This record gives sequence, C-alpha cells and structure tokens, in this order.
Amino acid sequence: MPRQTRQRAAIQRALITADRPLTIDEILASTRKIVPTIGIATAYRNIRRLVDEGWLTAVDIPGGPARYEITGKDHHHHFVCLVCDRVFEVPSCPSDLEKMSPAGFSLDHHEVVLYGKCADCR
Amino acid sequence: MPRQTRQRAAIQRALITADRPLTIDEILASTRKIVPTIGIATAYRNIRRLVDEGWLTAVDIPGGPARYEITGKDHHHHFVCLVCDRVFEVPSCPSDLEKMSPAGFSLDHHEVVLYGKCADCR
DNA sequence: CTGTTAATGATAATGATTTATCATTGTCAT
DNA sequence: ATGACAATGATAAATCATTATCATTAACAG
Repeated sequence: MPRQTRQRAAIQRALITADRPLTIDEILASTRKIVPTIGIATAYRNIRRLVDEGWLTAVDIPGGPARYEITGKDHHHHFVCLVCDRVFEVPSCPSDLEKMSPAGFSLDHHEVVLYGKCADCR
Repeated sequence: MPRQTRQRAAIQRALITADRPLTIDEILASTRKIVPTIGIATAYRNIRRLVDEGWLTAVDIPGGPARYEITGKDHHHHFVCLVCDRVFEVPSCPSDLEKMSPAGFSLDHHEVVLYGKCADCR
C-alpha cells in the first residue's frame, strides 16, 4: 500500500502555496527548502503519480517545459512573465470565442496565454 | 553566396500553398511530391535558415511539434483539429484581452488556441 | 521494536527532436 | 564547359525532458 513520505508532502505543499503552475525545477527548488536531499527522480515520480491520481493537472505553455497546477480550479487562463518566466493565473476569459471558429468547425475548448511583465518585474 | 536549389524552392512552395502552419513532417510529405529524395536534414536546415532570414515564423502549439508559417501575415490565431491534428488560421481576435491582465501587469502580446473538429473531420 | 517492502536518490537509459559530420552532388560565376 | 564551393542526403551525435534501474533508506503494520 502507498506510504506517506516527507518528499511527497513537501511537493504537495509547494504546489498548494504557490497558487500558480510550477515547473519541475520550481517544484524542486521549493521542495528543497524543506527536504534538501530530494532528488529529481523523486520529483518526477511523485508528479506523475499525482497527475495519474487526478490531484495535479499538466499545463502546457508554448516554448517552455511542462508545468503543473492543482486540479479542480475554476476556468482560467495564464500569464507568462517574459522577464522571470513565471506563469500566473488569470481568472477571466474572453467573451466572444465562439464566434472565432471558422464556419463548419466545432469548438471544444480553448487556451489563452498572455505574455508581458509581471508586477514584480516592471 | 547562397544558391537556389530545387529542395528549398519546394519547401517554400509547400508553405505558400498550404496557407496554414506546417510541421516538419508535413513539410517533408508535401515537398517529396516534387523532390522525392529530399532528406530530413535538408528540411531542418532550410527551415532554420528561412526562420533566421525572417521569411518563416515558428508557431508553438502546446502539446505538439513546432510548426512554421510565412512571416508577415495579419494578426491571427490558430485552431487545432483534435482529429487530424492540422492547425488552421483564425483571422479574428478576442476584443477584451487587455482587461484580462492582472493589476500591475503589462501586456505585450498574446496567443489564443482553439481546439475542436475541422470541417473535414466533423 | 522489527520485518516487510514501498519509496528514495544517484545515475544510466530512453525517446523525440534537432544539429553536426562528411563524402558526394549540383549551382552558377567565369 | 568547368572549377569552386554551397547544398544535399545519410547517418552519427548532441540535446533535453522524462523514465528505468538498483542498492539503500525509511514508513508503518504487527
């Protein structure tokens, strides 16, 4: 049966407190403040498991490595800071997306990614 | 000095006639109808050069390989068919993106990707 | 406390995409 | 036409992210 480990607890804590999608490297950096010896394989293993269990959702931002956020958040989009590369959540959503689909196409879902500078980097 | 080759001409023709972003594989498949012996290295070499020269622009669609489209088109977005994986151009753009940026953030540019079924696949 | 065995950590291996190498071919200025 | 050398094609090698391996560590049921 599964066991509770300090490493997995630290990974989950990192993702809960960040409140934004984190890369593997960000997860590792954050987690090492609590468990300094954690290896990269353990990060990948736990993330994969948390995704399989449905606790995490992968976020694909073009031009960067995979990021992960906690499953079940309200519909939202993402803002990429071009300076610090951090990705933030954006709670709103464009209102007129349905009209954008070409005639004869059926729209399933959509992604909006904003690029710019975050408040810290301006 | 640079020389004109059948291979490069065929690659450019493929991208001009497609009128949508193409992957390396799509470019190769299309080009081989004109120059059947073209190798993958030549495709990569020419695409890199065309990007460096500014003739091509890379289009990054999350969860897929890089695609390339001719530089200088009017502002547009993309529609990904979930069945055939082709990416199409969408000429319109959401009107209220500026309001989406979090307070204190500055917006540079944005990407909108629609997912669904194209007219052929419905 | 102790034994079982799941999980870890270090590192090798993998897979997928892109780039480098190099002998050969083809372009084009002369 | 022909020589210089840019470009090609086949394939090896480099990247980069992710997964597998395996000896060691540690969680937890009894």
